[in-house]
Amino acid sequence: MRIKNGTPTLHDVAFAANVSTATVSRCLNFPDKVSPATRQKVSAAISELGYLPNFGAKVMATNRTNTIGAIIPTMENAIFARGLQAFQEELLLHGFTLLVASTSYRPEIEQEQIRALVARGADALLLIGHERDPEIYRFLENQGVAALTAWAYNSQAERPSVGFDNRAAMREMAVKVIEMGHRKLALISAQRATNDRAQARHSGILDAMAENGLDPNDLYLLETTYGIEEGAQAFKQVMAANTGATAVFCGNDVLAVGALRSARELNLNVPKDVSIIGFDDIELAQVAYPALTTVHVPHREMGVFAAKALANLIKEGTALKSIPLKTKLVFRDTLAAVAP
Amino acid sequence: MRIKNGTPTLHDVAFAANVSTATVSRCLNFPDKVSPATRQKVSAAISELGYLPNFGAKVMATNRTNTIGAIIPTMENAIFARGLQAFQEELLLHGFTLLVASTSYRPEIEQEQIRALVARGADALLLIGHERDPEIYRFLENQGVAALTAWAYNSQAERPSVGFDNRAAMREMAVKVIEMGHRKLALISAQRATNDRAQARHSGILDAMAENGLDPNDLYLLETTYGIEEGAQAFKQVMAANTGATAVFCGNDVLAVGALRSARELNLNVPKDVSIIGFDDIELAQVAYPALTTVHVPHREMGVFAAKALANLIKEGTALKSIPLKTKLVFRDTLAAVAP
DNA sequence: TCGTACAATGTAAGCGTTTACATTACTAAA
DNA sequence: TTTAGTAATGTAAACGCTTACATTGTACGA
Repeated sequence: MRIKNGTPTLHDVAFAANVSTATVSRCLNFPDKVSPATRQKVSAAISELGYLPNFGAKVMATNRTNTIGAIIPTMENAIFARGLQAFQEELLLHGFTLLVASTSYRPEIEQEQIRALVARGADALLLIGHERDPEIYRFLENQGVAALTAWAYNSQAERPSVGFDNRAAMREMAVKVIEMGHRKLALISAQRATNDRAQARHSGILDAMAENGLDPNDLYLLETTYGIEEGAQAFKQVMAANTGATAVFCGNDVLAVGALRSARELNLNVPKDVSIIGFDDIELAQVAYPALTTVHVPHREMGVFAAKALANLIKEGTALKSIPLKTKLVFRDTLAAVAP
Repeated sequence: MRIKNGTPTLHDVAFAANVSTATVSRCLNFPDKVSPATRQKVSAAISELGYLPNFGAKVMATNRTNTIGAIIPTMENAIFARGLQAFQEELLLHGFTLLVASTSYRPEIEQEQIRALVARGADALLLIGHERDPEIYRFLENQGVAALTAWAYNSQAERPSVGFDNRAAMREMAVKVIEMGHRKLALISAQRATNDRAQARHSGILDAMAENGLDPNDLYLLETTYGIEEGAQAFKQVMAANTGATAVFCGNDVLAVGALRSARELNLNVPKDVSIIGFDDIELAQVAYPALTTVHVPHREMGVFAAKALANLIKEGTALKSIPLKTKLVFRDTLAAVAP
């Protein structure tokens, strides 16, 4: 058996080191199952030939790619970018590589992407939010691909997730706002139909109102899509509706920053004339002027925990379990007590 | 041959449809090489069994993963997140999946990651910036993995790239600034040693100064790492140095936003007392107050072009060629003519 | 000295596709 | 009717690894 032209294979290394392919394989995967002398010979042959294991063959033989897929709405949203970055870094520590797909917040696309990543051999998946067609969960189960949900935690959810309780977090903030004397509330929300986090945040405000003797029906609710511009438009609508709202909640910081801009354009003083509250605490929030009062979400932590859980699942078989993370209210300059 | 337990294989489908494995394979990959009747039988068998091609086997047989790797400093930086998002979307259109790795701006880690992604079967790679150990280029060549550079364009570079001329862009901005009467200039730069974009931007300012009768040695230069806080610190140092700088360039918007914050803390009026100029034009720039004057970089375009080029290379064998993209000066509120 | 246990290594059978080549079934021109 | 040409399908080798099992070598207690 001579070294053929083209990239060297395990056989070539074995031939060069004068051992069997099994030994070379063991050298690579279980170094201490091999005597130091052999190990040394094999290493020499490997670097001599510039051998690199063939990915496909390895996958075929082990039925594992050591690759984990993540499907997020979009990396352009800092909250996902940050979490994903942390996820990837932690994954790397465990020897896994990250496969990324995005959905632009469209559920049909998510389905497609889940199938695509499974077809691409993802050993496990990271998904955003709980809500999706049960069909797709069945598919994942059939394929033996585990999925972990992030950016949401729900004690009732039957699927494992790592995240925080959006509803409780928003409720906590709303309680504070109400305590500061605000009675007329508005919410600029993301699309609730396809986004269970948006739903939960909305419910959180409703909870706080009910608990504090306000009629939840009085919440002025406006739904819009993601973007600064969208937030700006929505804020103008809220003001035009003349509901007398003194505090405008926003489903996320991006919308809030847009709202802030509109307020400036309308010559409204924030927070004197109107308070604006964000959610997420991304960089934008501290850079905005006035700096945004918002709910801090542990995005990086979420990514790290998710990666750990998935890595342990695949390597040790440790079952996935839900991990609740804490949020924190961040009071900056866009929220004030309502004038007496 | 009976259907074994476990996930169905090509054989199982072939058996169920009463055709050969070759025909099933053709159905999947070259549908029009198969008669409609057979195609129909096979499709039925496939959905009946819930068959999904085995990724590893496919890779092994074709020696292609249809996966493209990208190695960026970090997704937390919006300029990369945005470009990567566009890259991924375009890749998807061409049937490729994205593998992501990050380096935290550390060259040693980049090397490691390049090897890791190649070992993970990436068909091609997207890299940031030109400068790296020639060794690694040799490695890529040996492995037959093409690499395209983005976020930088340099007509002299011998490697293909899609990006813009950092030097010319910064030069253009600096010329404007000088035309507005600024004579004392400062630059808060990213680390130039490991970042050829930072180097180029610095050179651009020097070019403009030389062309306009200013002594390039008079540029007050400060290097710092990436971050709002870092920019803020650096700005304070610049002011403390008492160089009389009336315009402070920043290597990127994030640093500029930090500088802006410091200016506010120092009770400096921007742009009356001092002008601040960013680079990149990320969301932060428009949200900052006052809104940041900066250089707009076509991040999304870059991602799209890069994906197209790589996809064409792999599918059609179209050679990679460099694509220069245009930047644009964006004048907002942090730059003003120097008071007479 | 023998036998046992264990460490080190080798042999070879998969893993599930793709695809070159072979075969068979048709079509249409002669 | 024959035949050449083409379309549809089948056969089986190859892809490069891992790993169960078999074999050989070595140390050590009896």
